Amino acid sequence: MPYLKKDAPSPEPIDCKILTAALDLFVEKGYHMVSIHEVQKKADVSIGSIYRHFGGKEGIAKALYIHILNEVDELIDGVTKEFDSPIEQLEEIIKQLFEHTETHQQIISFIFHAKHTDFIPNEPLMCDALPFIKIREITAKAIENGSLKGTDTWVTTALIFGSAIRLIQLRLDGIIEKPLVNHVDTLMSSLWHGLKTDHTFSQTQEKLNSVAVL
Amino acid sequence: MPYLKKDAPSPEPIDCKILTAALDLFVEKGYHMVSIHEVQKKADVSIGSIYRHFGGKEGIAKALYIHILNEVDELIDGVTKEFDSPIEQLEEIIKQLFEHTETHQQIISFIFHAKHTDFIPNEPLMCDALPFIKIREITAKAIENGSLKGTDTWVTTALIFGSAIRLIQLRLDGIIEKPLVNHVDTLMSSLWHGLKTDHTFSQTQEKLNSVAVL
DNA sequence: GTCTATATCCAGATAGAC
DNA sequence: GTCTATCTGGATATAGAC
Repeated sequence: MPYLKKDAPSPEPIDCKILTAALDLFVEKGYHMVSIHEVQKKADVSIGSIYRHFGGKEGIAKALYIHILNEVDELIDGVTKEFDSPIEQLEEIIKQLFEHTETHQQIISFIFHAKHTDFIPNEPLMCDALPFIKIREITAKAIENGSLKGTDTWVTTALIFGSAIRLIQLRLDGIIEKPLVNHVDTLMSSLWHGLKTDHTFSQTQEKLNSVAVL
Repeated sequence: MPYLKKDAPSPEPIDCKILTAALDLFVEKGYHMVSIHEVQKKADVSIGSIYRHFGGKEGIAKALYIHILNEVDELIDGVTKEFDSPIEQLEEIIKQLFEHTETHQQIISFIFHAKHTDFIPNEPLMCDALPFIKIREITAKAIENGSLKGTDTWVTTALIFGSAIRLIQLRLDGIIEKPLVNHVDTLMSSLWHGLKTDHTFSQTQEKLNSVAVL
């Protein structure tokens, strides 16, 4: 998940400058507290350019939103290619999100700490966007193949990612002081303890050579 | 948790009218998309009155915020009086929040589905408000008396309420179709399965006459 | 395509009568 | 304490030169 394609050959660096500036400002002050002039100033371009490229403030937000969802999508795809079992995939996704919370704060903040419907109406809810559909499909597979309990994919996914996202938010707010990597084991152990089927769970436990639970 | 004190003898019904109208509009359109004139119109009072009582739009939001936090605080107090063990208290708080998601949608939405820092800056984060401090104190007690695993109160509380809040949000968005009461058992069972100490957990299981887990 | 200068609009806030 | 009429600032958006 490169940071706004800065690693890419960037055929159109102007868009990137504007999007980067906007992301910074939106995250810092909130979309509605940022004027288009501020973006213009920070990106060091003219108002005219912004309107030419994005058609206005909402256009910037929309482009940013789509762009960042693409980055997340790439993250998901990377993980699913690297790991085979749905459980491992879910775990790795959370781990990588935790890492990105440290290294790509702005992006994570924009995704998990903003209320998009407040400034991009008429856009489908974020949980209906491609990467999040893919996440639920992974959960569904885990339920199907009998490694996770549960019947409702939405609910099970909410149980897993609700905790993770809340931790991310607390970390972004500076309330959790250490990087979330320090808490990933606690999180995953309680999650799997509560959600894995007994069969799968005891398998994992054996693998870990841990003492039996009961 | 009476709905904006409508049950109370209401010595000053005007404030209530304004706050109720504002709550409706803020939840529906988002704070920044609501003009003070809309509130004025919906509450059927004059601009002057609003400025007299609240000093402006942000004043309304602040008053609403404080008012609603008070309601939540009363909910917490009610629960702690009714139940003795921290575990039961946490469970009951979640149950009541789920019920309120159906019966007091606006209030729950305002608390759990808005980004307050976007419109009430300089206010301490919501998780530092009294009712949420109390919730963490309950968690802390549960850890102390050995019924919950975990060392960090923030993290354990995030694990518990992260999932619950995510479910609430999905319900408010209409994505989860049935009232959350239908999912409360699933939630609590995975949570406690993952977070209760083995000792406490097996005790509960015995009480429930359920078959042994392993 | 990029820029500056300008137009338009409307939200937030105030003044002052009643 | 409540109201209406009014002011003002600033944000979005446009026009038109380069």
